[in-house]
Amino acid sequence: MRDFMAITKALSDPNRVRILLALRQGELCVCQITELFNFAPSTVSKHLSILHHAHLITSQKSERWVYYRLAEKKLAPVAVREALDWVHKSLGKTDEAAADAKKLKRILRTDLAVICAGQKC
Amino acid sequence: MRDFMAITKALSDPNRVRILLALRQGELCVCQITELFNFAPSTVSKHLSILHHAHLITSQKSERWVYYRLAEKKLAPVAVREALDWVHKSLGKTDEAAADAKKLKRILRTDLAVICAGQKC
DNA sequence: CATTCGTTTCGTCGTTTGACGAAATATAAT
DNA sequence: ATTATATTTCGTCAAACGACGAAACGAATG
Repeated sequence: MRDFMAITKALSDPNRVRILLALRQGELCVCQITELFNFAPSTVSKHLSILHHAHLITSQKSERWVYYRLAEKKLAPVAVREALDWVHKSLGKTDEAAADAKKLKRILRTDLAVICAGQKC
Repeated sequence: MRDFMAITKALSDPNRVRILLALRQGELCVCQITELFNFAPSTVSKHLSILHHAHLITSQKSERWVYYRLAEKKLAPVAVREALDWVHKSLGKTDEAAADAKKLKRILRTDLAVICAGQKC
Protein backbone atom coordinates (compact mmCIF):
# COMPACT_ATOMS: atom_id res chain seq x y z
CA MET A 1 0.00 0.00 0.00
CA ARG A 2 2.80 2.36 0.94
CA ASP A 3 4.59 1.79 -2.37
CA PHE A 4 1.37 2.03 -4.31
CA MET A 5 0.45 5.37 -2.76
CA ALA A 6 3.91 6.72 -3.53
CA ILE A 7 3.11 6.02 -7.17
CA THR A 8 -0.38 7.51 -7.18
CA LYS A 9 0.80 10.61 -5.36
CA ALA A 10 3.63 10.97 -7.85
CA LEU A 11 1.10 10.77 -10.69
CA SER A 12 -1.31 13.24 -9.10
CA ASP A 13 0.57 16.27 -10.36
CA PRO A 14 0.27 17.08 -14.09
CA ASN A 15 3.82 18.37 -14.40
CA ARG A 16 5.23 15.12 -13.07
CA VAL A 17 3.11 13.23 -15.60
CA ARG A 18 4.48 15.49 -18.32
CA ILE A 19 7.99 14.57 -17.19
CA LEU A 20 7.18 10.88 -17.51
CA LEU A 21 5.90 11.48 -21.02
CA ALA A 22 8.97 13.50 -21.95
CA LEU A 23 11.29 10.77 -20.71
CA ARG A 24 9.98 8.45 -23.42
CA GLN A 25 12.43 10.24 -25.71
CA GLY A 26 15.31 8.96 -23.59
CA GLU A 27 17.26 10.09 -20.57
CA LEU A 28 17.20 13.76 -19.63
CA CYS A 29 19.12 15.85 -17.15
CA VAL A 30 17.58 18.38 -14.76
CA CYS A 31 18.45 21.41 -16.81
CA GLN A 32 16.88 19.99 -19.95
CA ILE A 33 13.61 19.44 -18.14
CA THR A 34 13.96 22.86 -16.55
CA GLU A 35 14.27 24.30 -20.03
CA LEU A 36 11.29 22.33 -21.25
CA PHE A 37 8.90 23.56 -18.56
CA ASN A 38 10.37 26.95 -17.64
CA PHE A 39 10.39 26.06 -13.97
CA ALA A 40 13.04 26.80 -11.38
CA PRO A 41 15.68 24.05 -11.23
CA SER A 42 14.82 23.40 -7.61
CA THR A 43 11.21 22.78 -8.56
CA VAL A 44 12.19 20.29 -11.26
CA SER A 45 14.61 18.59 -8.92
CA LYS A 46 11.86 18.14 -6.35
CA HIS A 47 9.50 16.63 -8.92
CA LEU A 48 12.21 14.24 -10.08
CA SER A 49 12.92 13.28 -6.50
CA ILE A 50 9.26 12.36 -5.98
CA LEU A 51 9.16 10.31 -9.18
CA HIS A 52 12.40 8.64 -8.17
CA HIS A 53 11.11 7.86 -4.69
CA ALA A 54 8.14 6.10 -6.32
CA HIS A 55 10.64 4.11 -8.42
CA LEU A 56 9.09 5.38 -11.63
CA ILE A 57 12.45 6.72 -12.79
CA THR A 58 16.11 6.00 -12.13
CA SER A 59 19.06 8.37 -12.07
CA GLN A 60 22.62 8.15 -13.21
CA LYS A 61 25.39 10.69 -12.94
CA SER A 62 27.55 11.27 -16.00
CA GLU A 63 30.14 14.00 -16.29
CA ARG A 64 28.60 17.11 -14.84
CA TRP A 65 24.99 16.12 -15.17
CA VAL A 66 22.50 13.84 -13.48
CA TYR A 67 20.46 11.96 -16.02
CA TYR A 68 17.02 10.60 -15.26
CA ARG A 69 15.29 7.90 -17.24
CA LEU A 70 12.15 5.78 -17.02
CA ALA A 71 12.44 2.69 -14.83
CA GLU A 72 13.50 -0.40 -16.75
CA LYS A 73 10.53 -2.59 -17.60
CA LYS A 74 12.44 -5.73 -16.79
CA LEU A 75 13.61 -4.60 -13.37
CA ALA A 76 10.75 -2.47 -12.09
CA PRO A 77 8.03 -3.82 -9.77
CA VAL A 78 4.79 -4.79 -11.49
CA ALA A 79 2.89 -1.81 -10.10
CA VAL A 80 5.48 0.57 -11.53
CA ARG A 81 5.49 -1.09 -14.93
CA GLU A 82 1.73 -0.97 -15.16
CA ALA A 83 1.62 2.63 -14.01
CA LEU A 84 4.02 3.68 -16.75
CA ASP A 85 2.14 1.70 -19.36
CA TRP A 86 -1.10 3.28 -18.21
CA VAL A 87 0.28 6.82 -18.39
CA HIS A 88 1.82 6.35 -21.80
CA LYS A 89 -1.15 4.56 -23.29
CA SER A 90 -3.60 7.12 -21.90
CA LEU A 91 -1.71 10.30 -22.72
CA GLY A 92 1.04 9.39 -25.16
CA LYS A 93 -0.86 10.66 -28.18
CA THR A 94 -2.46 13.79 -26.74
CA ASP A 95 -1.81 17.22 -28.21
CA GLU A 96 -0.22 18.27 -24.94
CA ALA A 97 2.31 15.45 -25.07
CA ALA A 98 3.00 16.21 -28.72
CA ALA A 99 3.68 19.87 -27.98
CA ASP A 100 6.12 18.99 -25.22
CA ALA A 101 7.77 16.40 -27.43
CA LYS A 102 8.24 18.94 -30.16
CA LYS A 103 9.82 21.48 -27.85
CA LEU A 104 11.97 18.76 -26.32
CA LYS A 105 13.31 17.72 -29.72
CA ARG A 106 14.58 21.25 -30.18
CA ILE A 107 16.20 21.18 -26.75
CA LEU A 108 17.88 17.87 -27.49
CA ARG A 109 19.48 19.33 -30.59
CA THR A 110 21.06 22.08 -28.49
CA ASP A 111 24.35 21.63 -26.66
CA LEU A 112 23.87 21.03 -22.96
CA ALA A 113 26.38 23.69 -21.93
CA VAL A 114 24.41 26.29 -23.88
CA ILE A 115 21.18 25.33 -22.17
CA CYS A 116 22.72 25.52 -18.73
CA ALA A 117 24.35 28.85 -19.50
CA GLY A 118 20.89 30.21 -20.31
CA GLN A 119 19.75 29.26 -16.81
CA LYS A 120 22.05 30.76 -14.24
CA CYS A 121 21.76 27.67 -12.09
CA MET B 1 -5.28 15.00 -19.68
CA ARG B 2 -8.02 16.56 -17.64
CA ASP B 3 -9.86 13.25 -17.29
CA PHE B 4 -6.66 11.42 -16.57
CA MET B 5 -5.68 13.80 -13.77
CA ALA B 6 -9.13 13.45 -12.25
CA ILE B 7 -8.36 9.75 -11.94
CA THR B 8 -4.86 10.11 -10.53
CA LYS B 9 -6.01 12.71 -8.02
CA ALA B 10 -8.83 10.43 -6.99
CA LEU B 11 -6.34 7.61 -6.47
CA SER B 12 -3.88 9.78 -4.54
CA ASP B 13 -5.74 9.40 -1.25
CA PRO B 14 -5.44 6.04 0.53
CA ASN B 15 -8.98 6.13 1.90
CA ARG B 16 -10.42 6.53 -1.57
CA VAL B 17 -8.35 3.57 -2.72
CA ARG B 18 -9.71 1.58 0.20
CA ILE B 19 -13.21 2.46 -0.94
CA LEU B 20 -12.46 1.13 -4.43
CA LEU B 21 -11.18 -2.10 -2.90
CA ALA B 22 -14.24 -2.41 -0.67
CA LEU B 23 -16.58 -1.93 -3.61
CA ARG B 24 -15.33 -5.19 -5.12
CA GLN B 25 -17.76 -6.87 -2.74
CA GLY B 26 -20.64 -5.15 -4.52
CA GLU B 27 -22.55 -1.92 -4.23
CA LEU B 28 -22.44 -0.03 -0.95
CA CYS B 29 -24.30 2.96 0.42
CA VAL B 30 -22.73 5.92 2.16
CA CYS B 31 -23.57 4.79 5.65
CA GLN B 32 -22.01 1.36 5.12
CA ILE B 33 -18.75 2.92 4.06
CA THR B 34 -19.06 5.39 6.91
CA GLU B 35 -19.36 2.42 9.27
CA LEU B 36 -16.41 0.68 7.66
CA PHE B 37 -14.00 3.58 8.07
CA ASN B 38 -15.40 5.40 11.09
CA PHE B 39 -15.44 8.71 9.25
CA ALA B 40 -18.07 11.42 9.29
CA PRO B 41 -20.76 10.85 6.64
CA SER B 42 -19.89 14.16 5.02
CA THR B 43 -16.29 13.03 4.64
CA VAL B 44 -17.31 9.78 2.99
CA SER B 45 -19.74 11.58 0.73
CA LYS B 46 -16.98 13.90 -0.43
CA HIS B 47 -14.66 10.99 -1.20
CA LEU B 48 -17.39 9.26 -3.16
CA SER B 49 -18.08 12.46 -5.05
CA ILE B 50 -14.44 12.67 -6.10
CA LEU B 51 -14.39 9.02 -7.21
CA HIS B 52 -17.65 9.59 -9.07
CA HIS B 53 -16.35 12.70 -10.77
CA ALA B 54 -13.40 10.64 -12.03
CA HIS B 55 -15.93 8.10 -13.37
CA LEU B 56 -14.40 5.34 -11.30
CA ILE B 57 -17.75 4.62 -9.65
CA THR B 58 -21.41 5.09 -10.47
CA SER B 59 -24.32 5.81 -8.16
CA GLN B 60 -27.90 4.70 -8.02
CA LYS B 61 -30.63 5.70 -5.62
CA SER B 62 -32.82 2.96 -4.17
CA GLU B 63 -35.34 3.43 -1.40
CA ARG B 64 -33.74 5.63 1.21
CA TRP B 65 -30.15 5.01 0.23
CA VAL B 66 -27.70 5.99 -2.48
CA TYR B 67 -25.71 3.00 -3.63
CA TYR B 68 -22.29 3.33 -5.19
CA ARG B 69 -20.60 0.68 -7.27
CA LEU B 70 -17.49 0.28 -9.40
CA ALA B 71 -17.78 1.56 -12.96
CA GLU B 72 -18.91 -1.10 -15.40
CA LYS B 73 -15.95 -2.56 -17.30
CA LYS B 74 -17.90 -2.61 -20.53
CA LEU B 75 -19.03 1.01 -20.35
CA ALA B 76 -16.12 2.79 -18.70
CA PRO B 77 -13.41 4.62 -20.66
CA VAL B 78 -10.20 2.67 -21.15
CA ALA B 79 -8.25 4.80 -18.68
CA VAL B 80 -10.84 4.08 -15.98
CA ARG B 81 -10.89 0.36 -16.66
CA GLU B 82 -7.11 0.13 -16.51
CA ALA B 83 -6.96 2.22 -13.35
CA LEU B 84 -9.39 -0.12 -11.59
CA ASP B 85 -7.52 -3.20 -12.81
CA TRP B 86 -4.27 -1.69 -11.64
CA VAL B 87 -5.61 -0.88 -8.16
CA HIS B 88 -7.18 -4.27 -7.67
CA LYS B 89 -4.25 -6.22 -9.03
CA SER B 90 -1.75 -4.23 -6.96
CA LEU B 91 -3.61 -4.14 -3.68
CA GLY B 92 -6.38 -6.70 -3.84
CA LYS B 93 -4.48 -9.27 -1.83
CA THR B 94 -2.84 -7.07 0.77
CA ASP B 95 -3.45 -7.53 4.48
CA GLU B 96 -5.00 -4.10 4.61
CA ALA B 97 -7.58 -4.95 1.97
CA ALA B 98 -8.27 -8.26 3.70
CA ALA B 99 -8.88 -6.54 7.03
CA ASP B 100 -11.32 -4.09 5.46
CA ALA B 101 -13.03 -6.90 3.60
CA LYS B 102 -13.49 -8.85 6.80
CA LYS B 103 -15.00 -5.92 8.63
CA LEU B 104 -17.17 -5.15 5.63
CA LYS B 105 -18.57 -8.69 5.56
CA ARG B 106 -19.78 -8.17 9.12
CA ILE B 107 -21.37 -4.87 8.13
CA LEU B 108 -23.10 -6.46 5.16
CA ARG B 109 -24.71 -9.02 7.45
CA THR B 110 -26.24 -6.24 9.53
CA ASP B 111 -29.52 -4.55 8.64
CA LEU B 112 -29.02 -1.16 7.05
CA ALA B 113 -31.47 0.58 9.37
CA VAL B 114 -29.47 -0.63 12.38
CA ILE B 115 -26.24 0.71 10.95
CA CYS B 116 -27.75 4.10 10.21
CA ALA B 117 -29.32 4.28 13.66
CA GLY B 118 -25.83 3.82 15.13
CA GLN B 119 -24.69 6.93 13.28
CA LYS B 120 -26.91 9.86 14.11
CA CYS B 121 -26.64 11.14 10.56
C1' DC C 1 43.48 23.81 -3.60
C1' DA C 2 40.39 27.13 -4.98
C1' DT C 3 36.69 27.70 -8.33
C1' DT C 4 32.99 26.64 -11.21
C1' DC C 5 28.72 24.75 -12.10
C1' DG C 6 24.80 21.35 -12.08
C1' DT C 7 22.05 19.69 -8.64
C1' DT C 8 19.88 19.29 -4.11
C1' DT C 9 18.23 20.95 0.31
C1' DC C 10 16.02 24.35 3.12
C1' DG C 11 12.78 27.93 4.45
C1' DT C 12 8.91 30.63 2.97
C1' DC C 13 4.50 31.73 0.94
C1' DG C 14 0.02 31.14 -1.11
C1' DT C 15 -3.14 27.33 -2.50
C1' DT C 16 -5.20 22.90 -2.11
C1' DT C 17 -6.57 18.99 0.51
C1' DG C 18 -8.95 16.17 3.95
C1' DA C 19 -11.18 16.13 8.19
C1' DC C 20 -15.21 17.77 10.83
C1' DG C 21 -19.92 19.71 12.33
C1' DA C 22 -23.85 22.45 11.10
C1' DA C 23 -27.16 23.47 7.93
C1' DA C 24 -29.57 22.43 3.53
C1' DT C 25 -31.74 19.04 0.49
C1' DA C 26 -34.54 15.44 -0.94
C1' DT C 27 -37.02 11.41 -0.30
C1' DA C 28 -39.69 7.98 2.55
C1' DA C 29 -42.67 7.17 6.47
C1' DT C 30 -46.29 8.58 9.46
C1' DA D 1 -48.75 17.70 5.25
C1' DT D 2 -45.54 16.89 8.55
C1' DT D 3 -41.85 14.40 10.38
C1' DA D 4 -37.68 11.35 9.95
C1' DT D 5 -33.75 10.24 7.83
C1' DA D 6 -29.94 9.43 4.35
C1' DT D 7 -27.12 12.24 1.78
C1' DT D 8 -24.98 16.49 0.17
C1' DT D 9 -23.27 21.16 0.59
C1' DC D 10 -21.01 24.76 3.10
C1' DG D 11 -17.70 26.91 6.17
C1' DT D 12 -13.72 26.18 8.98
C1' DC D 13 -9.33 24.49 10.45
C1' DA D 14 -4.88 22.11 10.41
C1' DA D 15 -1.78 19.73 7.41
C1' DA D 16 0.21 18.85 2.87
C1' DC D 17 1.53 20.58 -1.61
C1' DG D 18 3.81 23.17 -5.33
C1' DA D 19 6.22 27.10 -6.55
C1' DC D 20 10.27 30.03 -5.65
C1' DG D 21 15.04 31.91 -4.20
C1' DA D 22 19.00 31.41 -1.25
C1' DA D 23 22.29 28.61 0.42
C1' DA D 24 24.69 24.06 0.69
C1' DC D 25 26.68 20.23 -1.67
C1' DG D 26 29.87 17.68 -4.59
C1' DA D 27 32.23 16.49 -8.61
C1' DA D 28 34.98 18.21 -12.45
C1' DT D 29 38.03 22.12 -13.97
C1' DG D 30 41.53 25.37 -13.63
